[in-house]
Amino acid sequence: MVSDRGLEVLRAIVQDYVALREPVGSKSIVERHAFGVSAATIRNDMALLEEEELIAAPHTSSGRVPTDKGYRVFVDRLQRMQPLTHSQRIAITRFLDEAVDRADVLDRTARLLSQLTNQVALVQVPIRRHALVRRVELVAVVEHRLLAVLILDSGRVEQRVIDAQQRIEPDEASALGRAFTETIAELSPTEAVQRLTAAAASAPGSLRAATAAVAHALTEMLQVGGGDRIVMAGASHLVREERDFHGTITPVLDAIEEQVTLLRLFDEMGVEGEVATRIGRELTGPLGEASVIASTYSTDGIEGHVGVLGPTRMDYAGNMAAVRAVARYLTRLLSED
Amino acid sequence: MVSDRGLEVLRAIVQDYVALREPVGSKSIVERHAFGVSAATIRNDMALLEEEELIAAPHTSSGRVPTDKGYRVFVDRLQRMQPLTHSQRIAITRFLDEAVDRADVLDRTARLLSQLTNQVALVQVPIRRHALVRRVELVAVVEHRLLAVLILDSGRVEQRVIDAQQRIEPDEASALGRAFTETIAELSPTEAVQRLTAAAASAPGSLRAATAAVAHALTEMLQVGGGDRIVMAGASHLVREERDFHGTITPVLDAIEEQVTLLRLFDEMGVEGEVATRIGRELTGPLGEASVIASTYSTDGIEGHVGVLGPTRMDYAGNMAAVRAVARYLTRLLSED
DNA sequence: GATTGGCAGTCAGCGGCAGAGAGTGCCAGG
DNA sequence: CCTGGCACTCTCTGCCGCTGACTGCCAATC
Repeated sequence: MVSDRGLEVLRAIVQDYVALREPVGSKSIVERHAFGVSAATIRNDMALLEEEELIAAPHTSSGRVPTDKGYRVFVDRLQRMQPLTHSQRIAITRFLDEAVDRADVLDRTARLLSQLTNQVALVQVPIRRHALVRRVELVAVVEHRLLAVLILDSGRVEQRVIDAQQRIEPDEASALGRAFTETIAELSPTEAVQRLTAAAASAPGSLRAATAAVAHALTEMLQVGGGDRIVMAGASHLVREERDFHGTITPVLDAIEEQVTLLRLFDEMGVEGEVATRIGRELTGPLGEASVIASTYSTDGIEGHVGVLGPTRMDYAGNMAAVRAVARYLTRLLSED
Repeated sequence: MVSDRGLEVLRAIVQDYVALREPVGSKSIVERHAFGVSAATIRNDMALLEEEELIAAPHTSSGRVPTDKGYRVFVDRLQRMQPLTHSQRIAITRFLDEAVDRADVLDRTARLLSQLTNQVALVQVPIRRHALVRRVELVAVVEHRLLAVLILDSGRVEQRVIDAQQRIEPDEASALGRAFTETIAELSPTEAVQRLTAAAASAPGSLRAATAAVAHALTEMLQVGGGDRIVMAGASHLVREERDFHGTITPVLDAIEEQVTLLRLFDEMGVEGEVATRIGRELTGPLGEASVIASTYSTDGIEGHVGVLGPTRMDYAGNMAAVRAVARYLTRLLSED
């Protein structure tokens, strides 16, 4: 069984390895930490830690490195999440308060978080799933073209230019828009789609083609539009830490370019407390050599994720604090705005 | 003066160096290309090429590598732009035809181009500069909140949630929207901004606060919204070719994360013919070790750029053809759609 | 005059080797 | 339970010399 001091040794190993990126040996531990025992004693503790698979030796005879399991114990039981420094807090408020709209806020959040942690930052741009239709606007653009704008009561706005198949006057366009609004306002997307198919069939003669085209477009906008996006920043940090990955980092880079992968990742993490971590192999697939720290923020009752991704060898205490602080501030900013 | 054969030697050096990523020597040239002369002759030609600074030797005695200037001569005078293969053309149409809307088209374009060229692909999402205001819509969301939607006749739609400072009924909101529409419809952004400041001052008593808030928001939306975006794909290719960069690629990665940098880059390139190239030091700043190939596409009279970025050691013939083909197809797709 | 073969010189890359340094495991004694 | 000591292992570094791949130059040749 691993003793209390054994755990302290584990903490020392994690801290030193993260700081120095070199396997850490018993001698360097007694030098850098005040354990009050000799190197030989530390060695015994390390032997136990190795038995428990909390640390491992890259080569038969060199210092030890934390395993994924070791990091996990460190995160769960050994670290104190360090509050941010004053200047960091100021940086957060300064930087985010300058944003002009919601998209800009999330963009800035990503860049800020990546600067704060020196990792890749990920911010999910969420969309309320079950919003109701509020209004449809149709604007004649040129000739046969209509701009359709679909406004949901969540504040989400979908827009698309569609081919009306026939010439349409500006007045006709807005009238048609009002008609559609009456048909599907206050309905859920699913209900709205049903009404639309009916409406398309029973359209008045003169605008029959245009009505059908609009109904078709609105149907698509209601169905497709559900996709969340991910804003990313600081990919270069990953390259800077390339050495921390066993082979190449290209699979990791490929993975984080696929928005779907990241959305699934956030989804599966299921943040329970304030921050959640996934370390190394706890993540299946190409991210098996990486770690992710995530938290949630909310805006108008919609939840979104925010987090960072980096090598398993990262400053968990600092990064978790940064992610938590940013998520908190983001929630506050978005709800007061 | 460099002879005709000398230029052929340069072509051989560029081709072999791009293919094999190793400095190429006189002997390997006579082996891989049918010059019908001996290695010594090639050496003489190479000495001349070196005098002209078209090639250089990394070490006193190893093969030669093209300089930026050498690549430039190759691109301008020695290469035949290879038409794409049949399967590549099919890939383009297949992949782009599946897109559902304009944003999706540009997203897919980036990914496609990056696959086709094995480089980082960049697609500019352009915005018509001098569009006229078409309409303002205001929707009451909750309590004091208004959703403002600004529609321009270019089809561009800006949206923002604003704090109206006072309670507003749905009917009041749409009436206010109509009022604003009447005030600034058919105006250019600059004119509209002027009217807005006037309107805010002379607002009717009961909705004074809300009117001012909306005018303020609209002003910002008209002014700020002008920013184009860049869609990027395939950043991992850059890492894969890391060896081609002298030191680290992190400055390059940092640069391409800054949308502003890329927009300026596209701007300064001023594509005249169908495709433009900038090679190595022809690009100032952190991209001095990279090359960019760009072309333009157009949609509704607005021009946007599309291109790839990679190390100077790249397949110019193939990549230029790919960029050109994609730009052409994009123009066709966006104008018929 | 262009081309060629030959020859000497240069330099990167590689394998082998020895020594230094760091770290471990184990053991006997406090 | 802790400690100092010892033998052992393994990496890393620098060194050496060799090999191979070039170039540059020159005299001979077409």
